[in-house]
Amino acid sequence: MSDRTPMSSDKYSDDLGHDALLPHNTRRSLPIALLRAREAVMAHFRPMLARHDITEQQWRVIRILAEAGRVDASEMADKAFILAPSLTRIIRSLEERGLITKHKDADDGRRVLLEIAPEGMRVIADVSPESRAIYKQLETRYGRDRVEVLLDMLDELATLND
Amino acid sequence: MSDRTPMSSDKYSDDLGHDALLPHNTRRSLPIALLRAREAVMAHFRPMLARHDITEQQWRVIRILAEAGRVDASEMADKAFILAPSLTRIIRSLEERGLITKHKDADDGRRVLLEIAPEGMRVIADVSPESRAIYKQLETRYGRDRVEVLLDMLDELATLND
DNA sequence: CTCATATATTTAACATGTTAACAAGATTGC
DNA sequence: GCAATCTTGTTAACATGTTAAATATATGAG
Repeated sequence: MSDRTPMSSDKYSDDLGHDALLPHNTRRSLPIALLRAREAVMAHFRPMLARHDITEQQWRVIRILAEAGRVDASEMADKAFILAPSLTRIIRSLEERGLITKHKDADDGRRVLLEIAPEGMRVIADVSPESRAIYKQLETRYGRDRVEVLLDMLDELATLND
Repeated sequence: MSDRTPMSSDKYSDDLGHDALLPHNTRRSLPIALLRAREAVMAHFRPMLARHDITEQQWRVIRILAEAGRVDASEMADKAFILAPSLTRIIRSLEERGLITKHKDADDGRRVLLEIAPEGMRVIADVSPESRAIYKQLETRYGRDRVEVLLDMLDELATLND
């Protein structure tokens, strides 16, 4: 009787596992597995977004503005999971392209309020149906219930430190 | 009686789900969930890697060389999941720092063969025990069995297109 | 053998990630 | 009211991600 869990498969066994000087098997590491999974998912969306001439991050920003209305930069950084310096550049680019507008908060001069512009709404209307269709196809192929389970497991991993 | 799956929680319910013009709820999307989970995991490793003055990608490269011996650039790109242009820059940087060596393949002049240098082995010896310790702690906190389940689910997601 | 094609790597150009430092506007405590 | 401190956003500098194009070498058809 082995000490392996039922889910672990021998084809992934790590021959170097006994040598503490070497790292553990690259093929079964969470960081790379998460990266690969994310890349596989984004591969479905990226060509479509490229046809509409927006990046993944730009899409996240205008999509959140369409969902939530007016939000400040910090809130956007939280929701879109984009670091402040990146967000500064993305906001500049989106504003130059006329997809969003930017105002100073009257109550707090440090804050920058963001709002979607009509041109941005047009992009939302164009991209959203395609995006939903791609996501639904993905859900169907992977299994709708399993997507939910996976989302729960990922959320728990992301909030381990809270 | 609702049509929700048992795993989905009401706090994530999407009020915009009926409007096809709007994207679906940002909080339950796979791309962002994968990003958040990956960031949470890397947050455990990054400070340690920074103390040793290497990036996550540089660590992946020398770690694979320590595991696999001599590999060419394409194989490295596959294993480390790094795009060719990024890999070119990372190789240049690692070679300049003396952590790896680079040779032309005698049989195929296009190929670049990579090998870890003694200085690189020193980094492996320094970083590896710390990396393993961090990973083990993570496994313990999340649950060793659940990590295996998660890895299997992520692998399936990553190979949906094959 | 040679031309066309395919493969491996690099370069270029731009977007984003990452950390540190900075600037400007709020808050707090005295 | 004001100096110390905190918070928000920006800038800087460097590393990586992403796509397209260029370069060099191999391979295959004829």
